[in-house]
Amino acid sequence: MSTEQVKKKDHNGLTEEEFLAAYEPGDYERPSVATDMVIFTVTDAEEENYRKLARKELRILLIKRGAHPYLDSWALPGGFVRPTETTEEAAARELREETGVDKVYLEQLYTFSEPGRDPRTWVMSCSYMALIDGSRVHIEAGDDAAWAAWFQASFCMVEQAEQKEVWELTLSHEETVLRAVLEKEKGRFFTESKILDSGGLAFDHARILACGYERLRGKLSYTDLALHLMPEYFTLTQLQQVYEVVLDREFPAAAFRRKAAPMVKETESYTENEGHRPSRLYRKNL
Amino acid sequence: MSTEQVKKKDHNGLTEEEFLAAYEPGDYERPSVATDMVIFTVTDAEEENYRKLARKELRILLIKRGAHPYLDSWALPGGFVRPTETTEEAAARELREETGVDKVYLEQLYTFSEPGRDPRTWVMSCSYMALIDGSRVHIEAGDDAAWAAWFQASFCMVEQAEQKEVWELTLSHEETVLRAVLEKEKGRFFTESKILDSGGLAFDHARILACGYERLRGKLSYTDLALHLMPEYFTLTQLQQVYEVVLDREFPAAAFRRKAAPMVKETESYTENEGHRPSRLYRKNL
DNA sequence: TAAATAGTGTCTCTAAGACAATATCTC
DNA sequence: GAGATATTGTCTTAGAGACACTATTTA
Repeated sequence: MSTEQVKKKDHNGLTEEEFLAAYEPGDYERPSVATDMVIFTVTDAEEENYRKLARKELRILLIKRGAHPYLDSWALPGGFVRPTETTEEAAARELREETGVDKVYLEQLYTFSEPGRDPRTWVMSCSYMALIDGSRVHIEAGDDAAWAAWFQASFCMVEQAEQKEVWELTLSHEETVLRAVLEKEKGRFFTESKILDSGGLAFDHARILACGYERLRGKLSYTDLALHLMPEYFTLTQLQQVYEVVLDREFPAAAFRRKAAPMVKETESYTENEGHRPSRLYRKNL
Repeated sequence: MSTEQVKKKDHNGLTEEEFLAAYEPGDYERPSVATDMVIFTVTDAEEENYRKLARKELRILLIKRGAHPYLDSWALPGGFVRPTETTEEAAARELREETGVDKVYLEQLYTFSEPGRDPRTWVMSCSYMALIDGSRVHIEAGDDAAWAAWFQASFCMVEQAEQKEVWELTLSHEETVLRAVLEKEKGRFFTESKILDSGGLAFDHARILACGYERLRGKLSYTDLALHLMPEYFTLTQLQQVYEVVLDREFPAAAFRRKAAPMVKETESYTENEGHRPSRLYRKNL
């Protein structure tokens, strides 16, 4: 505000300075605001069939709740936002606390505000998507997280009618399999989806997950986003595998390489001892 | 939550039901949450040069503030969210109050949460973009809006360095011209931009406007979004003009028609008395 | 008939997908 | 050499832009 503004007087004859000095927050209700995070990473599947390439798996971090509500359910990592930080800073802080990693790609997804989405009280969730490269994945025990685990994720349409689609989100970790089902109006987004079956996920986290998945898939095709899932050095085939596991479809190698060329920098290093022809290593060209 | 969940006891020996019955909202601070809206419409420029086609103008609704802070500055329409509604419902309600229109395209943009963005107290803004077709534009006097006006908008890059861009947002209505300047890191989004000059806009509304403009432009090319700016019946040239005024560039008519074909339905009506060959009217094919 | 826009046909160019051919490592 | 992946070249096809040509109305 300019100094000229500060001198102006309102209908009570107050300048802006006077108004602010006298300002009392009203007694209308305020929501709690939390951040919830969909943290994606891509890891190699175990499989060690001498000479075959490792398959890739898309994984999402979930936390087993140690308190009511949704005691013992799996939930997205998150926490409440403090008055001295932005929602993004809160997300970065939680991410650091929960995974120990820092300086990762973080993008705001959507703010969920359905009254009643938290049975305790009025809580909005400003959700974020984080992308971590598999080599940095180390879980640290969080404060109110009894357990944390990287669930392998898949997300696909299982039914398609005239004006609606039904999607299934499957998350699995060892013996645990969570299967959520969402209904989405045709042409709209998962931000407006309806949870048909939460699959055991806490709160409306199935929607948030779907929203993150949709954003990641949507942006992968026309941005550099996939690079944030890659380690420092990687082969073009590995990059292609990341695209394939996220988008759940295959790409012709020749065309993929042409498209990927501008987003990477060639190095003079090659993979070694792979049981087949070595592959050139590339770096991100961000 | 399943019945099985409800029976589980936490470390205090409480079931979920007991926990919720005893729940007391903590005394940590909560933010106020407002919605602010970037309402776009496209109108004809006055100009009545017998037989020439009307130029199109992109317009955004601004409200002149009648109270501190930012008394007499122009601001986006908006208001506080109530505990019984979603942020989207709040936006729809404000939109109805401010413009009298209902059932318009509404899309959440971004939640701005910079501490200090509102000098009064801790206020987050969950921003929305609304698209209204020009034929529905009628302004009703809002409650705390001294004035409301549709400002003609333009938004363009004025400087481009290695890692940053400077953009200028110009809003004009009759004698009033607001010129905001924003700095954007290369490859990032206007959600993270820095306001170099607010141009007289209240709060961080220049950022919100930039964010809305960016979203509209981004989505226009690969979605049906433009249709929400069109009246019931329109010509393909009018649709093309909407694309051109939003994206600030021209399209070759032949290619545009090929691309637009799948999103419209042909009718048997034509324009009349235009001083040149009549044009077929189309309807939205949503 | 002049002014102006409406609408279409076609050529070129680019980028994506298909597909085949060749290269190069380890066991 | 067999098995496996790496990498490139080229053909085809779809879509965007360029551009020219025709159509149709009103003052």
